[in-house]
Amino acid sequence: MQAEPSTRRGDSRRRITHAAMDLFERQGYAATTVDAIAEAAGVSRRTFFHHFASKDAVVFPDHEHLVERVGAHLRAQPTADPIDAIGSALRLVLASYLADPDVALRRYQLTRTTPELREREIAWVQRYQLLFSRYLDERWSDAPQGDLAADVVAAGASALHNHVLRHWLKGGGRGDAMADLEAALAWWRRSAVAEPRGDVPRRVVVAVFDEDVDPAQLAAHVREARSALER
Amino acid sequence: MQAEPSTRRGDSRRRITHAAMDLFERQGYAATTVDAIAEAAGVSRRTFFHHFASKDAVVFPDHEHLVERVGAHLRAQPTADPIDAIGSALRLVLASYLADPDVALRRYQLTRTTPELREREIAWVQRYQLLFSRYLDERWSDAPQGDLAADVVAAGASALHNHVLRHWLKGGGRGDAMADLEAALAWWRRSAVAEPRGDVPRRVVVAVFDEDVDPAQLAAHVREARSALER
DNA sequence: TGCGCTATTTGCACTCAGTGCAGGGACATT
DNA sequence: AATGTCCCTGCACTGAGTGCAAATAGCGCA
Repeated sequence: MQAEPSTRRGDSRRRITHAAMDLFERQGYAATTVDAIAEAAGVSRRTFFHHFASKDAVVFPDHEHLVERVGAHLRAQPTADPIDAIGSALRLVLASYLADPDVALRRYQLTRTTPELREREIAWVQRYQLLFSRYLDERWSDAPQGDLAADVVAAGASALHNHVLRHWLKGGGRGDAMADLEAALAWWRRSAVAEPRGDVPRRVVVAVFDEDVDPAQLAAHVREARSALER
Repeated sequence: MQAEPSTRRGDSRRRITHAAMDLFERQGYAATTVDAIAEAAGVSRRTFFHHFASKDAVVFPDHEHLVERVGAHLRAQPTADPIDAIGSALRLVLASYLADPDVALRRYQLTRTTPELREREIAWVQRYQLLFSRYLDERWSDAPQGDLAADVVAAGASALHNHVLRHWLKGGGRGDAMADLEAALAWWRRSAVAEPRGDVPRRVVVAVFDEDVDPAQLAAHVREARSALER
């Protein structure tokens, strides 16, 4: 029973994902059986399981690929500033969502209402987080508490990305998510980021000047001292 | 077929968890059927599903309870310093693991080797993180970027706890995990914590004193200024 | 001791996800 | 036309999870 003989070559996978999303949205995830998906896609039940390992895998068809891309992206930056590298990885992930807003939004509606899918998505998030954590751990391997910092910062990065993404999804895909990400990253760098600093506390700077110091000169000194502090 | 009539009242649940863990460890999770667990526990298959919603739920029998306790713990601290409140919540969670090292270690071995259980555990972690996030969001509701900070800090807190716990578990339950947690929290406060500060940058303090100021008095001034800065 | 009341337990029948195996058909290459 | 290679299919099977109705055990109470 195939409506369209068409190119029955290779597009099974796409047909399955489309049919599945349609049925999930119309009837709900739990109420949709794999048999129903297969029939709607004009494909045998067994073929479904050739393309997807499980019923819920059909909702996240390209996450595996994206995880690999992110991993490669990080591996390509062995010397960059670690936080910058993470930031650019987050841009990569967000961009891949923004590239297909429809899919992202439909998937969001689905995961939002189906606990089972929600869990699956969280598992994916964990995969990204693990990439970040391992990357940072390697970069900070000689810093005191570097392994702890790697975990904490990686988790923060994931949360930051998901916060921006969720905000965008809640807004129905309107708004500039990438700009929001930039703002969030800027905030993060300023106040939330934890490069492992061991036991060095926040510094209090005491500067002593002549009482009648030239204000411009004073400013120059402060500027210089600050740039020295930054490194 | 019951070996021991004993008190067949109410201890079914305990018997099931014990039998399940035994079988999981001996044969592996996937190779153990619910029927086998039920039989080993001297209980019908249907009874298993009366006590546990799914096969994997038997591995995390008391997480639901702990989540509730943590939630109540946070709700009881509506005015404390938010980071302190989170810290004490983490202590609560860790303590509950440390209270039964055997169970914790066996579960760790299991989740470490069974992806399915791993996913389930991650879902639980997410539950705690959500509690933290909601708590912080409420506490920082009027701060700029407070919602973002809540998510990022909550994720960091979770990661911090899991880092300490995992370290302890990897060490076979030896070592003082609670002391490690304190150390990690101390580090966190110093270098990783992000109370939402909006656009306020790191402060550089310029203090001016008479050239011949009494060092003790200078120190007193610095102390005073610092404590003013802290709030 | 016997009588209900309630909560736990059980049996049965059923749906559906997921797997292993063996084969069938389309397509390209030679 | 023969051949090899994918992709797809049918079939039979295991095992998780559910709904329903009945059985049973403990317990308070007369």
